Amino acid sequence: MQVSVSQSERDRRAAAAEPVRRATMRDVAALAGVSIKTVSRVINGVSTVSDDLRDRVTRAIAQLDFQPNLAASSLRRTDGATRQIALLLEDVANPFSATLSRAVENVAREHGTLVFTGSLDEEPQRELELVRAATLHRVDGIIIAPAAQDHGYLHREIRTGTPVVFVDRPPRGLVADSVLATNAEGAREAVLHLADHGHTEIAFLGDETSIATAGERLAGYRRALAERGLPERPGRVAMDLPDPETAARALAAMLDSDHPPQALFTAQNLVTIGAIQTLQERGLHQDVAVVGFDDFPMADLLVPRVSVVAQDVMRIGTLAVQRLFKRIAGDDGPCREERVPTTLIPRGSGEIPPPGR
Amino acid sequence: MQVSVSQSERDRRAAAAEPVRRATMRDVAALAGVSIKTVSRVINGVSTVSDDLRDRVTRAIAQLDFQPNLAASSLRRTDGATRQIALLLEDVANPFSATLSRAVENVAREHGTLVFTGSLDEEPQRELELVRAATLHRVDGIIIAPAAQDHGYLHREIRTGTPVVFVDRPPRGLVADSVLATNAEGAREAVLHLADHGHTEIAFLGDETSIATAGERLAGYRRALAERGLPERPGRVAMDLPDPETAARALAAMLDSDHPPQALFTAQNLVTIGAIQTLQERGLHQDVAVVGFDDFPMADLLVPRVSVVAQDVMRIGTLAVQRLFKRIAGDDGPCREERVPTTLIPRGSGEIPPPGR
DNA sequence: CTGTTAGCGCATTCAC
DNA sequence: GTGAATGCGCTAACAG
Repeated sequence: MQVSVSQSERDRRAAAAEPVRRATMRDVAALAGVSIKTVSRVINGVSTVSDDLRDRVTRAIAQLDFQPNLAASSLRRTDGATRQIALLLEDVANPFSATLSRAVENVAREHGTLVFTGSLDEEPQRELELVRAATLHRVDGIIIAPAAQDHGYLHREIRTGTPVVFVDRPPRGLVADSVLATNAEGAREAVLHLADHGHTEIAFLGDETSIATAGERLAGYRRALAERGLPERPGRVAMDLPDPETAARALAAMLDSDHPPQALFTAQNLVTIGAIQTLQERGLHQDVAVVGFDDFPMADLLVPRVSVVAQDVMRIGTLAVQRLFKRIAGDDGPCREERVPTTLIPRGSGEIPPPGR
Repeated sequence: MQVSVSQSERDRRAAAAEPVRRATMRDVAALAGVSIKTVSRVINGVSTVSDDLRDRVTRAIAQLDFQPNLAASSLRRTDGATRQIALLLEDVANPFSATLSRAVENVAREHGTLVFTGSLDEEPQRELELVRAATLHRVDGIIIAPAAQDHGYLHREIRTGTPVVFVDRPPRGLVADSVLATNAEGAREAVLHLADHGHTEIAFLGDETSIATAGERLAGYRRALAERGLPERPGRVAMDLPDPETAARALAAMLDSDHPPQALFTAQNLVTIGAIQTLQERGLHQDVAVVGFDDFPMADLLVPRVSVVAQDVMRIGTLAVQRLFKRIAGDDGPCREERVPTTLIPRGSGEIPPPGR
């Protein structure tokens, strides 16, 4: 008790004490008895400094605990690099975004660069705000999984020297680098997989129509049906399911219809989860086949284990940052769209046969 | 094809074009025919500007698409605020960290502040590097879920005006604000819950001993055993399980021992998952009771549904940022440790009775 | 090899 | 109300 109080008291005083002024290059120069420019040389690792001076400067830096002000440095520097990039995602809390974030951080770290992350929540307005905030901070580049429908406004940022790379979703109204999953191919593979297990009544459950990836996955679904000569029945496609609850209800409605599906392709993570909820509630989880797009933790602990078309999220993120850093380094080659292939992972739910087989 | 090529070509030229110089206040002042200071006043919303001049400046800003350089601004500004904070977490890709990140972002947004995120991976060295990077960028404050054992080195940062708030784990060798879960109480409640369902053979599976939260949870486990007059049998406590695989193996070893446990308290997310894997593999998931610390997505889709002691992660994050912004605003009151209560969520796995009841 | 001068983009005195 | 001069912390271009 005594100890605790005294610690608090000590701390209060420490906090109350006027913040100690940070040492500047001038302070270091004065202490080392050299010019400020020599300090700058030592810090930036310029070799043309005598061992003696370098030594004095190094000691002064240590003694004053001098930490160069990066913002001031980049203000003066010719390239103007701030060593910070922005990463704008759907929602940093969802696993897909969080994994992308980690991939970007890993590469940024090698470049001595910090990463700003921000969530767009599918709100175009939020995208504009965050891009603006990023440019006010003069980030060296932006990676974005966009929410907006038109990205023409980014042309200006790119022209003023802030490269932009798109992840997960392609740019619209703008030519820019992008790294995307093979959405149509992955969806096609999933649906063919279900068809090859004998299913003819395969439903599609997907998220917001406005999202480009959702459209690509729907196209893949349709192509697979066509390839197998299966008709697309009315009411078999449910779109605009933003969360598990909506998805669960949409599936419930389908199951209550005259021709309930025997198999599901769920085109997005949360949709998959919602669908599984409904199947479990109705005791149908061993009867209705499911393949989901995008893997998720726990998928192989559920009963049945959930078959998915997995995206290589780390690879998508890594390719995107690498591309961004190439642009930052001055690469002005033509813009590229890179596609990262998906992988079908059969675990059980996708291999459930149709009734009567 | 033709179109695609021509688009690429157009873009290549756009990118190759020398980056357009960004407009500065001087440009705006010249175009508006006022002094640079008047522009500054308009931008900072100082009221003592005539309507006429304000109008001319506003138009010039729009015409030139002027975006003030925040870094330059904060360099000169008295308070030196950069409107960026750092958030250092265990791993931005794990759900706990990702949720914290989102909570911090939400509040930071209200303060017009951007958030740097970084992953420490339980490496003290990485913590030092990231804190240093943050101070080089002169962030306004730091929120940290620390990996290091001693945080005395942060005293210097705090004294030079960079407030630090700890989340999830308390500071050591330093007095600082912190926001933590009620780890011991939560663990105690979980173990009492198992005991009250008739269990006497309750095992503890936890992560790295070096992590303070792990110790608190172990203490809660022991207190609960003591309260119910249950002995702590040797071999019933497994610590230092950093990932699901290690946890799975540790549980397997316990189950193979002479006196296998009837119930498990798994003190961390990944440990819970590993334990469930082993139980499923052995077909024991309906026989061995499990309560996990920290909720996870899918917990209520597993069979049996997983009972947990849930942390209010959003609340922990929100309290931490709010505290940080108070410090940034100049609050120099004594440091506080806030504890956020946990909630026991019975879902099934924790209510499995012991054999023979 | 080293130091001096200038100025990045902006906010702060303090005049007018 | 408005503007001129000064400098935040640092690097660039020169000179020596």
